[in-house]
Amino acid sequence: MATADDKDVGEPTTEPNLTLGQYLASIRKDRRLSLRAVEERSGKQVSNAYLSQIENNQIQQPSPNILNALAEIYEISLEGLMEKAGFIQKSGLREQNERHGRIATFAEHNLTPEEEVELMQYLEFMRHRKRPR
Amino acid sequence: MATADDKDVGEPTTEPNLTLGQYLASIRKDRRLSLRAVEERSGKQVSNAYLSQIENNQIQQPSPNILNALAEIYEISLEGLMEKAGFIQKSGLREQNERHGRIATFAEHNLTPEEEVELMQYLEFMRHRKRPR
DNA sequence: ATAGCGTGCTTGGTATATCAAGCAGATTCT
DNA sequence: AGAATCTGCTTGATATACCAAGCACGCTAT
Repeated sequence: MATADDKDVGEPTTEPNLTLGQYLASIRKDRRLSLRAVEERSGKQVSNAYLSQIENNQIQQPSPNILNALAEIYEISLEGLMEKAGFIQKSGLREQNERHGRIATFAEHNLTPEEEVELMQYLEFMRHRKRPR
Repeated sequence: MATADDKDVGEPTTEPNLTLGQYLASIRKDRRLSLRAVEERSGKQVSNAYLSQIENNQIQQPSPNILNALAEIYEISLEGLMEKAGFIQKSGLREQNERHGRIATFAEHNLTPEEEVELMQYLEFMRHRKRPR
């Protein structure tokens, strides 16, 4: 069914593919970490309650401290998070895209935001189904 | 003394032992701007009242938004301010690395080849199903 | 079944960033 | 002399980041 979105922040930044919350949630699931596991790893710097709020877009701008902790735990770039959090408004620059994991990203597929979200959900479903070790 | 010789006031890397507030105040005075002038130039993004508090160290961590505004007005580096404000400048990637994360960064999701194939198929299915125009 | 644990989530409360409005002193008019 | 306009500063009020504690729903496994 076409469930568009049940909770939309409606924050008119530009055209973000994923919201900060969606992005963070998707990565946490990819890393197979629970909210409390992240809280743990952050040394209590990020509470599970707060992380939940962030992922559900109930927090507009988590502080760089928080973002930094998450970036380290997930091993992703802080700059990207800052950008998604709306801190730095960068001028449009070309993307170089030098991926390390050389698996073909979906970058060439020109995903619409909706498609991206849907794919993400499907990935989650997929992995849940398969009962990884 | 009329004019303290105009040395090179243009933002060294890191002045030794100035607090964020002292540092900001010294630079503002160097630029000969009043609190309200800064407020003005920032487009009201930074109120004179708030700037005063910052300069008197009554604010512990002004948000990056504020710091960014000030950095632009004073023409100093944002990173330096962030550092002085106590935001961690982790030993990460060097600066100057341009942004990536344009489209759905599935690159961060550690897809196995099988997962990638399956996702790809699902994407195709998705688009086949909807196919807008 | 029921006890236990792990999951995400909600919520009341606290701390703090941020500003509008005002205040007193110093200049500079007129 | 005031009047007008600066200056930096204080403060009460509001918004919101952030968390401790708890809740409800799964799961296994007795």
